[in-house]
Amino acid sequence: MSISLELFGDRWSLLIVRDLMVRGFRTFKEFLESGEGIATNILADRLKKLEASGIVVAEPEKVDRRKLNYRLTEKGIDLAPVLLELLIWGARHEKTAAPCALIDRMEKNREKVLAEIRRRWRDRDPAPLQIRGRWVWP
Amino acid sequence: MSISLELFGDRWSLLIVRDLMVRGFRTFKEFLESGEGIATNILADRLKKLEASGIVVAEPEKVDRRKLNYRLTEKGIDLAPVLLELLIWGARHEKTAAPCALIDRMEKNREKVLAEIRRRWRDRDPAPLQIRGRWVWP
DNA sequence: CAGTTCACTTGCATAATACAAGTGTTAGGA
DNA sequence: TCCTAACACTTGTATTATGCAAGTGAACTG
Repeated sequence: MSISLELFGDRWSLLIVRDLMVRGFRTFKEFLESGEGIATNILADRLKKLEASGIVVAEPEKVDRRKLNYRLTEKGIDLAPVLLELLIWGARHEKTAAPCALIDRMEKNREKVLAEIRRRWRDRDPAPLQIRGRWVWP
Repeated sequence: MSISLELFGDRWSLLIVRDLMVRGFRTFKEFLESGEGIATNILADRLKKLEASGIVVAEPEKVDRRKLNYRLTEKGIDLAPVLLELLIWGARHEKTAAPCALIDRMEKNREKVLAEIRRRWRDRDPAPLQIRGRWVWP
């Protein structure tokens, strides 16, 4: 577990993974403008490290070759349960923007939520994650 | 979730929580000698922050008043699912010391493992976590 | 009462992070 | 073609966090 923490043991790595996983972010610019306020050099560094550890891959976009698309690997999408538990914990114990009713449903439908996250990843569905018509991870 | 990461977004906080949760550590000295190599000032700082955020409480020991016993609060023990998922992820994707067969069983008996962790916490059982007679989180 | 244990602090060197500005490549429009 | 803008970064520098060694004070131990 300490090996894992050397990887995500910082404020940004897991946020980037979350944005890839549930918000459908793919480009450098999207991460930058996510509102969390990460600096450009730190973002570049974290993406590089996530790529080096096989959690993320970068592929240039066909149409606009300025753009790089970042995507989660299978190793990356396997972090979904960790993020889900972290979300549930945060919703229970910290003041959070997430509506409680939604969290309740996510907790009760853990497996369904995880299955939906994996389906979106397999299908490369770019839309942000929704559950019963509501946005998740606000 | 970003609030949570401001809390554990570092290499040490979750390791301390893990040592409290499954290894039965309680004193400053035990954390220091856990083999991970944390510095005294950092350990003191992390314990202070974990206490300030209500994840840990410190109570002086009755018998030997030099000693402080750190214990998880309910908020702290609720991190068990996060740690469990992190352990499972690490075992699957990173070379780890944990035997695969044990991890398999933990994955299949998720709820039982979590129930056992909570029972140990309620009963203040000081022994390291065991599952079917084997040590967990090696 | 001397020595040891325990839980820290303090001082200082090094590393990580934040902020601002700049660079190179690609795209789109006149 | 030339000009401007978008994109994905670098680079430089200030600030903050971390790591290491040594030290402190209170409490126990012989």
